[in-house]
Amino acid sequence: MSRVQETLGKDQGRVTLQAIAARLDVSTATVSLALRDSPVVAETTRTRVRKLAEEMGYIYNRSAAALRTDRSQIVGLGINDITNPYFAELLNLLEEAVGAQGRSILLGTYGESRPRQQRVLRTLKEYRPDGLILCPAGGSTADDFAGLVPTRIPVVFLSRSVDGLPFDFVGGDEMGAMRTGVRHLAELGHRRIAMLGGSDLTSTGRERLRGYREGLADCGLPHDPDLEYPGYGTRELGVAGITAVLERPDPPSAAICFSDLVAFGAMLGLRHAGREAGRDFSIVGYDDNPEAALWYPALTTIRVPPAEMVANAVGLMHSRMAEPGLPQRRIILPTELIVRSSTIPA
Amino acid sequence: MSRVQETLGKDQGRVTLQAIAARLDVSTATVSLALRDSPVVAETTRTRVRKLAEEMGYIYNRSAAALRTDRSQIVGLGINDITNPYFAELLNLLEEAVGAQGRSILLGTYGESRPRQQRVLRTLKEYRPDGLILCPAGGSTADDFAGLVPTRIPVVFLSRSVDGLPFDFVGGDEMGAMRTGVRHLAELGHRRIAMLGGSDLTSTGRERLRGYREGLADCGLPHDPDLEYPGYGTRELGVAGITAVLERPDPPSAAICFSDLVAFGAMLGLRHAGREAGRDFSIVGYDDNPEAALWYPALTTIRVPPAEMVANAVGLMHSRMAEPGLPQRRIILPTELIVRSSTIPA
DNA sequence: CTGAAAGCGCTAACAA
DNA sequence: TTGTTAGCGCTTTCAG
Repeated sequence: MSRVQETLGKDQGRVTLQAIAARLDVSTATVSLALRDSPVVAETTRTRVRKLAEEMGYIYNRSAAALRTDRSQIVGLGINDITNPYFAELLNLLEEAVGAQGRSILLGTYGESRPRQQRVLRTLKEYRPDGLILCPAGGSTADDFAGLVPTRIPVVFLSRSVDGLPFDFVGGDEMGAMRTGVRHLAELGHRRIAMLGGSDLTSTGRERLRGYREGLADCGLPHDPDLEYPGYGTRELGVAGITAVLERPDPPSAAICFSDLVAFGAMLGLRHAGREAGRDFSIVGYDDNPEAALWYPALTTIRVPPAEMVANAVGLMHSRMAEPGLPQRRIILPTELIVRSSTIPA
Repeated sequence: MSRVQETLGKDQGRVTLQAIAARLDVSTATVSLALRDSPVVAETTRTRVRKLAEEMGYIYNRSAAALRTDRSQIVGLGINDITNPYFAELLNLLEEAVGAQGRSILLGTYGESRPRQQRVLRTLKEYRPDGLILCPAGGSTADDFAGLVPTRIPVVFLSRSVDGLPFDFVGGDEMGAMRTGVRHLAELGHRRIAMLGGSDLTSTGRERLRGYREGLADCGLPHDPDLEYPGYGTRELGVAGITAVLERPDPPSAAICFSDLVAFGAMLGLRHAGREAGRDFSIVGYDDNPEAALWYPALTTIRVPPAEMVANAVGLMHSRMAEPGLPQRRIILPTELIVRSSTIPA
């Protein structure tokens, strides 16, 4: 028998500021101020108000407040796939960071579908979010986001970006990362290094692919298009990709992957072919999934610190809320190669 | 140069129903009706309205609508940990299911912290969600959720539940699952079977633990508390748990785990001890993570179909929105043992 | 320190 | 088929 249930039992009219004000014989303004701890209201009334509000089971109505103040305390998050552990981790951190500001995350997902992304964006806008954090779907164009510009909602692209838009961005140093990944493999003596995954349709795909090629050039290794197996970063692509490149006339002895997911797929594909990463083949991943350290063999991979990604994204959003006129900012975080057991000398 | 930008360039007053109505010399009511495709408004005016709204870059204001209609089109989701791939998958499916109803997910996470859960619940309530889907934090009591009852918001517990509340529930047949898991192991000849994970603080933990014990009894196996290593279902617990039970005087030859995450940890711990699941030890997981099939050895596990979990949860919520007076419902979904390579004869 | 009153943008009667 | 009007619950001047 909860206290709340008793007091609200009769359901006699909802509990609003009005209701509290009436019972206390004060104005709604006073109640509003008191509940928000305004210093202008007397200590005694404040406590009286808070007490009665509690007793009556008052619940603040954010829709009403949002309508009045033009602040929804909502951060819209548009993301392609939270099923990917790396994005799940970002979402988790974002939820915490945003929660610490007293805001909540309104979520929209769309895979790599631009039409779905359009629908998500439209819906998110309708809630008048205080800010928007977006990881655009593959193939997105500036036009897809142009509608966001006049809304003056602070937008930050996270991880992936789209050119030609005035939004802030935080991501990793993709090219640098791939170059050090390739160098690591080259230093182990590998000359034929495949690249699995990396779609032309995302900024990360393009940059990692480019970093791969530059990495080869850095090390004086020739670029063989036959060793590239591009596409979105899924496990399935990893399996298909490793299978394909192993069938080339002059197969590789190592592969660098667009993501850990691809790498996991590749390691599985190797096994199907009677090979084993860390024994007779080398694999480098990207993201440093929680699973990466636990796989067998433990995956050598590239880490973009998720906590810093999120802290920066929220920081950019926050500062732009305060100062909309800020110039566009792009934060590129350094990455780190984590060498484990999936890479070995050629 | 987007069309939107031109029309809104001057930022001369926001685009509201009012603004559209004024320009068209009709009433706001007509515009509102037209935009919502009401059959009552003339075809011609409807198209005129829609066209102008589009041109002016009108964005529907859900806060205003919510205030007026008492429907927010928001589904609040309170979940402990989306970093767990199983919950990430649920969240992903939920987002889609809820999106198909024209609603959006407002997310709150709290780990296993009841205070954080309280804060999340309070915030979610303030947005006046049309429904709430909750996976309660460990150790939650009925009192923690009592405040939800008088709000009349349709609530459904997903996966985990808390006794003594009138909310709907959908989960898996935990006890049945564990019993068939234990039987599978027993049929392979295992007599000493450990149980790793399963906290007393969650309904799933209690039921899986109970299912484990009943499974032992089913097979005429003695119950040895020394072979239980309870706790929340993390990888770390898996490592610690397997290490602990292997040091028992009469160590087990198999373990059944609270979750795949625990199983992954256990398999890793085995390796540290110079053993290997699927070779000289047997491991059964729970959840059927995407990784489970890909691990080496592929993990024998118990699957609760996530798509059905979600479809049922959304269905329960939906029906209760339409008919609040419905009796409490509990849907228990059958589970499936998926035998792969981590379990072998004793 | 508190009250009165206006209004955020929308929808739902009801009237015309 | 369209317009008028009131009001959802809150915050914010401005007076007192």
